[in-house]
Amino acid sequence: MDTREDLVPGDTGSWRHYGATTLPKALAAALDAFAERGYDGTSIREVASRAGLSVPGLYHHYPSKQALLVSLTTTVMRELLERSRQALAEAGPTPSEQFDAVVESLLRFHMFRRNQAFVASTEMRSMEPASRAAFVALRDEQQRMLDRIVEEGVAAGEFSTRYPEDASRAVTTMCVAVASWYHPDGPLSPDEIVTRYLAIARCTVGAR
Amino acid sequence: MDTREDLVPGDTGSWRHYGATTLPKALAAALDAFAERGYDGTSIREVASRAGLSVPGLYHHYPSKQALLVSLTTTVMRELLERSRQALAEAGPTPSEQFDAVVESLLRFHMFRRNQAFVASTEMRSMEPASRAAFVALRDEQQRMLDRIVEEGVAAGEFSTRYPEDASRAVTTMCVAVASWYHPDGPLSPDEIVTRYLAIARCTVGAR
Amino acid sequence: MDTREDLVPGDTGSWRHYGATTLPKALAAALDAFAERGYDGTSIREVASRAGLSVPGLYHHYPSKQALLVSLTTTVMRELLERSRQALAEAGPTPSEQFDAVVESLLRFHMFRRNQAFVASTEMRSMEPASRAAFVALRDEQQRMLDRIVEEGVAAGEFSTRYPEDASRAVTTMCVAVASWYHPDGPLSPDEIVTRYLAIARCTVGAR
Amino acid sequence: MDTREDLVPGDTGSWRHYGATTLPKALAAALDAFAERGYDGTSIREVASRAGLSVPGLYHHYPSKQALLVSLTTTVMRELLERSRQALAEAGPTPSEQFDAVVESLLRFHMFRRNQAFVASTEMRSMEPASRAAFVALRDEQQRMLDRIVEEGVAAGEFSTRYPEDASRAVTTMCVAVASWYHPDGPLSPDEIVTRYLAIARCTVGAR
DNA sequence: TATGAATGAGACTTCATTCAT
DNA sequence: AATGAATGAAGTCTCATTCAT
Repeated sequence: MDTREDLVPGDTGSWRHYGATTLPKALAAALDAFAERGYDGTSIREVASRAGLSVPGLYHHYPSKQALLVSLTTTVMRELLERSRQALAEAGPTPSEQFDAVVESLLRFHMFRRNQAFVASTEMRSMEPASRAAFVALRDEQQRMLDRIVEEGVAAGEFSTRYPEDASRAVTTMCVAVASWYHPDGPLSPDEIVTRYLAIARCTVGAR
Repeated sequence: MDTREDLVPGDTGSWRHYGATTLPKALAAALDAFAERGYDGTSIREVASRAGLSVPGLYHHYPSKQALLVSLTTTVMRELLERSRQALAEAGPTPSEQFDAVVESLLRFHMFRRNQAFVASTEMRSMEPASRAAFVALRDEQQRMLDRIVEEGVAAGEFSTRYPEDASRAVTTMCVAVASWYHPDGPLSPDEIVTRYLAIARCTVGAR
Repeated sequence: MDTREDLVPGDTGSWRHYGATTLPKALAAALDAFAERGYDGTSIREVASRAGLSVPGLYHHYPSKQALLVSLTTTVMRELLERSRQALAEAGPTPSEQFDAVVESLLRFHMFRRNQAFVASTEMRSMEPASRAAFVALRDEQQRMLDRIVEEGVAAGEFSTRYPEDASRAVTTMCVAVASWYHPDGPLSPDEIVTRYLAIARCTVGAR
Repeated sequence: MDTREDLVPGDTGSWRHYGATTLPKALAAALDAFAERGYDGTSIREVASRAGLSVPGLYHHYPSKQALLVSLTTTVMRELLERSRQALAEAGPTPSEQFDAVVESLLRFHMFRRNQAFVASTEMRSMEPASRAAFVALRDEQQRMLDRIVEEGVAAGEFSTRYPEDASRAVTTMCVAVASWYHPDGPLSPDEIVTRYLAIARCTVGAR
């Protein structure tokens, strides 16, 4: 059920590293389908067929369509948070360094986990209340992590924005949006995208 | 088919003014439903019921569910473009002034037409190829309008961003995202949001 | 409501003459549609549209879809019977002469009223019981007219068939079937078809 | 897909033998319903109910209403052709013997497969183009088989008709029509009907 | 573990028909 | 005499889900 390589706490920089996702084939099939056609636009038969399973075969692994969505989306915010925390933990003490670390983490995640991230944010409304609440809570926590850094950066005179909370949200927004257009075969490498967006994000909060 | 008050070309500032939307009730019902539950998640019964019509009554006015979506989404980008063009036309000659005008236009539009804008961007994948292509073309044109301004701003030394195209997209992204959280009853007035996001957007491109 | 030129009793040979059908446009539209797609396969909208009427406009003239069918089919057998009777009345006294007259009448009718004849026989099952019964009664009467002639021909030694009733039905069948393939633009003229089928029909009952 | 007992090539006279049809119950239900009310007049619910299935249960076996029709009609002409070919193969060398064989085959088929034959010819217009074309091709082949025999019979001086092609079609027509009135509980046994119609058909082509 | 068969509910859409205007 | 608008019922088909095997 756990879909990612474990992040070893002591392993410096491991938050930057993304192996090939190793989702169980049923989840991988659901992910692709949901990303392409949306939750409501995807039938359980479509998922089963993409997974090379019969419909009851699929139900043997997951009790419902909703369970597939939940399985796909609950992990994803947890992983993002964990990676961001690790990035933060390894960053230097200044808000600028911390800002860079968390933004880079956001960016990489939305490139390497773009489908999961995209489906999770798109299909929030299709989640049952409990799962949605859990998801929202994690997402807010992630947002607050960046908010706090921006706030501290302003307090420390490192960032000059007059609207720290809005700027922080704007930064998150632009990082999240990467998931909706980034493609591994595109013209820009992940590293290049990180370079550019980091520069832009710093401007957004008025760094330096 | 035209759902908004006409923008009078000579009427200075009319791009800033948004009257109450006067969508036909069937379209209004579809819009609300699509915004809440998505295109695939909305049944034609739901739309009819919200519109106070029987199902065949709804079909009397619109020949298909897809037609409702198309009706809703084709107008919306056209209106945004028209307003942005008007804002640009009325703006002063400097890239900074033009940037402010177009960004403000984007912001206001995504607040006052938030549902239409939201549905259009969310349900692109549910549109039939022809409608989707038309929509994408208009959206790209809108994006290029801002791209050009940012580029000129950089050339003129008014903007300092090293990545004009990416910064321009980031600005659009943050403006568009307003549609997904803004609510008239929220704590911030549209004017206040314009003030804040304009400041942030200027920073993003490294204005002044 | 009466759809054919009147057959003047004293007008010799008028049973052979078919003017252009002068059905009211609604009936003409229904006839074409029923012939092409069948009664159940035709919608009232299709009929109205072919007739150049609005749907309520059509209902103003005919109270129901069934009424269109009834209007189309009740007249048709009546006309056939009338023409056959006239042909018979004008024929000479021998069974052979009478057989020829009635068969020719059947043939011409199924060429010049082919759509009506086709729809009437095809859509019997779509008629309400009363209309169907009336139609069947007339059809049986038409059949018995030929049966009697064949029987008399056999009694008179003019026909040699051992199965007069079956042969009579076979002759009717082949004449009726003409409606399903004859076309005015086809290679054979009505007169030529009459010549050929009359010869064949005579053989079928073993004439001479 | 094959719905009849196999015709064993070497089994003399097997073209005369018709066991009880063993259509899958869904097809049998569709056949009865189509025969009674026509394709367009039959709802899928009606078929399912006659078959003792729920509607989705029916769709589990056949993907569409059209598929039911196609399944019913494609086999039928193939079987007729096969039986006619076998009858022809077993017949003596003279056109008269061959004529008798093929006509008897036509007659028996339209008695023992009367519903299939009836539906196939009645619902040609309801078939999708591809299936219709296939059906027409087979039907034409069957017709040409008889045409050739009649032609040869005329050439050999065994038949005296002056219009071989038309007479051949007339014979086919009367045989096909048997399907629309024959009923196992009727007064005439199949053998008796064969006797009578064979005599009549011979007359029609002017045999001997 | 996997599957063919099944189903109640509901999807979109069209039907014949009516009625106020 | 004609029409725009409306509707209850029914059309074909697909949904997520279950169960015997």
